[in-house]
Amino acid sequence: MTAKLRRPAMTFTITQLCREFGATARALRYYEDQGLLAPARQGMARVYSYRDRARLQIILNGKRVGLSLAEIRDILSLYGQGDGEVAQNALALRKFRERIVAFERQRQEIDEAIDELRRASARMEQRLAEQQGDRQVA
Amino acid sequence: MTAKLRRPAMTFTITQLCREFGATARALRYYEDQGLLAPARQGMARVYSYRDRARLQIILNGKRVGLSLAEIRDILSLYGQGDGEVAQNALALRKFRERIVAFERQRQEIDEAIDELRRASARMEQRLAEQQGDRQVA
DNA sequence: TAACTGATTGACGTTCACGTAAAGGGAAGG
DNA sequence: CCTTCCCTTTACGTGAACGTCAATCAGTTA
Repeated sequence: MTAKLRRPAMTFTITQLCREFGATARALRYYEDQGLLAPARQGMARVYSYRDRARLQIILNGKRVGLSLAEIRDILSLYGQGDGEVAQNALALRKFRERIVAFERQRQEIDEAIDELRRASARMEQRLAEQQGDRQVA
Repeated sequence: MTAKLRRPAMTFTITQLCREFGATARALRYYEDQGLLAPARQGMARVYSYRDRARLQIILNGKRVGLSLAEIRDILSLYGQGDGEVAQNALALRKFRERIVAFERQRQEIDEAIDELRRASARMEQRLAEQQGDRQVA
């Protein structure tokens, strides 16, 4: 019966979360505008629960690995809705794999660009050497 | 004395260059706005020389390896100004090397993100397996 | 009561490389 | 003369994720 006190029913203000996660208030409000967060209100002020805090954690993790806010929203929309956990995990897994594929392609492109830059640099050095030679001769 | 005819003094219209390089007219005009090109005019119409064509080639190559239009403009501003060739090549070499460093860092970040996604995916699979197990049991 | 602190909303600004109308000029051909 | 075609300019729109005011409100402190 006292199980509801197992966790302190603590809440967070926007600046607390910002400091904790190194984000800005503008960002959190933007996530809310985009439907990724929906904190309670006390009058006008936002009141973030542990649940909101967990969602924010997911958002920031998602961003770090290159997910767009829209993708993160899709995942979060399944967060903690009865048996939605399975669906959420499955969706997250799909998104992760898509991201891996996209990243690998991007990496491939970068590698090609680097190769090309290396070749171009080598040519440049060659020409510079020749041009310097011309100067000496001239 | 006929040396000036060594190359046919041919010129190009904007759509010719677009077709040849697979660009759009809007893009070429934008490069001009940004000071990367300055074709001659015949009345209102732009007339591109071989020189302009060569510049365009440099622009597109630069873009392909990740240079910004501003950086390309810097390089082009030294293009064929008396002994500017040396300076141009030296500048291009610097830009190339900067780009290589930036790309390598970007590649590093991508690798880290991929690693993290792989670990997260593994955890997800694990949990999904457990959740499926729960279902069987229940 | 006034100032200060922390929060809110709304709305425009930013970056980059163009895309996309809208409205028109000018020459060639029928 | 009219159409067709190529070309022009001006100017606003796009996308992502916020930054940056500006004006306002609510509660606490001096």
